[in-house]
Amino acid sequence: MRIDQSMEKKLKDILLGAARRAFENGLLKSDVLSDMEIEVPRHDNHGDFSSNVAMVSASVQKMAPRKIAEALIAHLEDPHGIIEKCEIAGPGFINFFLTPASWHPVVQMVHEKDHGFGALEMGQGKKVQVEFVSANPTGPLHVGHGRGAAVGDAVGNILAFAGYDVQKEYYINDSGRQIRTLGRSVWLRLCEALGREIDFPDDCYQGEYIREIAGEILDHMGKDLGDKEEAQGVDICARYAADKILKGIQDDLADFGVTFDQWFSEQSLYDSGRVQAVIEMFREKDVIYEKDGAMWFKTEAFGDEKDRVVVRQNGLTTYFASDIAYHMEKFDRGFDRVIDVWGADHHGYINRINASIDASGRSSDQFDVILIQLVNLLRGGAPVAMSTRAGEFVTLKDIVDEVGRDAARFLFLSRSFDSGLDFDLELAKQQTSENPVYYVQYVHARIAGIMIKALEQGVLDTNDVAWQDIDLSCLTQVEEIKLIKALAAFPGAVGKSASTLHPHVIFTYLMTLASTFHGYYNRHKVITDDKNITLARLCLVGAVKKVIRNALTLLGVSAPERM
RNA sequence: GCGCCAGUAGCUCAGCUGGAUAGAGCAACGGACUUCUAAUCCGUAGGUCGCAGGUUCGAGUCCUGCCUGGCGUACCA
Repeated sequence: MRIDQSMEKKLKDILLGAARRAFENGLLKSDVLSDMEIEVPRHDNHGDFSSNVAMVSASVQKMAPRKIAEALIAHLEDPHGIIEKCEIAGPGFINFFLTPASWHPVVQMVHEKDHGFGALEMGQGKKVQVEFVSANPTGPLHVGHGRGAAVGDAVGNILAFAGYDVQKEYYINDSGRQIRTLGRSVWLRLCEALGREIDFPDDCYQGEYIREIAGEILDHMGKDLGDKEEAQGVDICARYAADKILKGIQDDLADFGVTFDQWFSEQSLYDSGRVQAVIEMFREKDVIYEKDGAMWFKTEAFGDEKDRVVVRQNGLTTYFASDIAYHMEKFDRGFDRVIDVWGADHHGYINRINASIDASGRSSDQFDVILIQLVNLLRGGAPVAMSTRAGEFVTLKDIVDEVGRDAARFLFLSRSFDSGLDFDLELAKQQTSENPVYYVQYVHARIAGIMIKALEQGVLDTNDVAWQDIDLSCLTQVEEIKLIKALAAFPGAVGKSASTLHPHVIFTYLMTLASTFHGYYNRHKVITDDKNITLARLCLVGAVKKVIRNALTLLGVSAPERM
C-alpha cells in the first residue's frame, strides 16, 4: 500500500475494481460508474468515508441505487484489510468503516514529510502573481489594508504550498493626481510652519502625519526651501513625502510579517513609455477611439456596462490607462494566472479590467479578483470612530503594536473575505479562550511541553527521534483515531483553500484540529508507565505539532514552543 | 434604476463544485485542576437556514422573483 496515497483514492480504486467484477459477473449492466465522490460524512455513525456512487450511477446502470450498492459490496476486494465493515444506508450511500490500523500510516507520513506535509502538486508549477495591499503612498496603512495584507499574503503562501510558483507584488501608485495632492498638502503645512497664512483645502490630506513630514523636510533642507517657487516646492515635497510614506508602509508590513517579491512602480510604466505604447496599440486595433475630446476604451463591447475614458480632455491619462498597461505587463512577464486583492469598494472596476484583458487577446479567465469586505473596528463591542477625511483613523501599526502580529493576522483570516469582519481590539488582546489564536497556538506549546517532559524523564533520548520506526498499533482509542483523521484532512483543506482562494478554510481547519487535540489531551495522558504506548502517543502528538505549525505558517502566524 | 457582497442559534460566523439527523465559538446554566500548561475539557439549552416559487432521487447550497443591510455605479484613485 502506498503510504502517500489518500484514503479517498484507495477507496475509489476498491470501488472501481468491484464495479468491474460485478459487471463481469453480470450483476451490473455496465462497468462504467459516473463521477463518484468519496467524502467524510458529517456523522460518525455514517462511517469514516461515504460514497454516493450508487446514486449517481443509477441512471447509467438503469438500476435502483441500493441494488447497485449491493452488487458493488458483494464484489469488494480489500487486499490491505483497511475496511472493517461496509454498509448501505439512506437512499443508497455506501458507508465505509475502516480499521484503526489503516489510519496509522498517516502519522508516519506526517513525520516523513514534515514541513512538506499537506503540500500539493495542484498548481503544477504554474506561475501565479498575487498583487495585494497596493495602497497609495499618501498615508499610513489602516485596518482595511491590514485585512488585505493578511489575506493576500496567506493566499500566496497557500498557492505556493499547493504547487504554484507564486510571486507576491505590491503596486505603488506613485504617479498622478494623488501624489501631487500629497505634495501640495505637505507644502502647505510647510508654509504654515514657517508662519504663513494658508488655506488648507478639504481635498488635501488632513492627517497629522502631513505636518510631521513637513517639519522633517524643513529640518533636513532648511527654511530656504520656503522661498522656492510653489511648483518646485510642491514637487520636492511630493517626492520626499511619497518616499517617506512608502518606507513607512514597508516597515509596517514587515512588522506585520508580510514581505513582497517585488514592489512595482506605476510611474515606471510611464517612464518606459509603456502606457503610451498600449494606448497606441489599442488605437490601431480600434479598441480605443476618440469622442468629445477624450479617448475611450471600448469596454462595453467586452462586457462592461459602458465605455471608459483612458485619456481625459485635458490630456491626462486616467488611472484605468496605467492599469491596462500594468495588467498587460503582468501577463507579458509570463504569469499563467494573475490575482488582484482589492477592497470591495472597487468592485465596479472588475468588469473594465476583464474587458481590457480580453481586448488584449488574453483571457480574463486567467485573472481573478479577491474582493475584501470592510473591517468594523470595535473596542469592547463599541465601534471605534474613524474618519479618513479628517485624517483620524487607526493604523495597521497601531493595531500590531496593541494586539500583536499573530492575533491580528489570525483574526483577519478568521472569516471569509466575502463577509464584513468585526475586529474587536479588546478581544484580540485577551489571552483567554475567547481569542482563537491562543486556542490554536496553545496546542503547539502544550505538545512542546510534553516533548520536554519526555526528554527529562528519559522516555526520549533526543529530540531527533526516528518517528517513522515507532510501532503505532496500540493507538486504538477513538480519540486517537479521530485525531489522526483530523491530520489526514489537512491536504484536503489546503486543496480547498487553494482552489477557492479562501484562506479562512485553513483557519477553520486549525480550529477543528485544535479542538480535537484538546479533547484528546484532557482524556488521555501521553506519557504513561507503558513505554510502547508512550512512544506511540508521542509520535502522534508530535505529528499534530507539525501539522499545526504547517497550517499556522500558511497564515503567517507563529507556532510558539512555550506560552 | 442597474451591479457586487451578505442575510443560518440571543451575538459573531462555518457549512467543500447539491447529499443522510444544519455545526463551532461567545453569551447562559451545571460539572472537571495531588496530573504532560485549566490560555483546556465534559455536559445542558438554543433553528421556519430572509420570503415565495422552480429544477430532482435529494436544496442552507443551483435557477427565477421579491424583502432587508453594506458597498459601488466619474473625463477620482
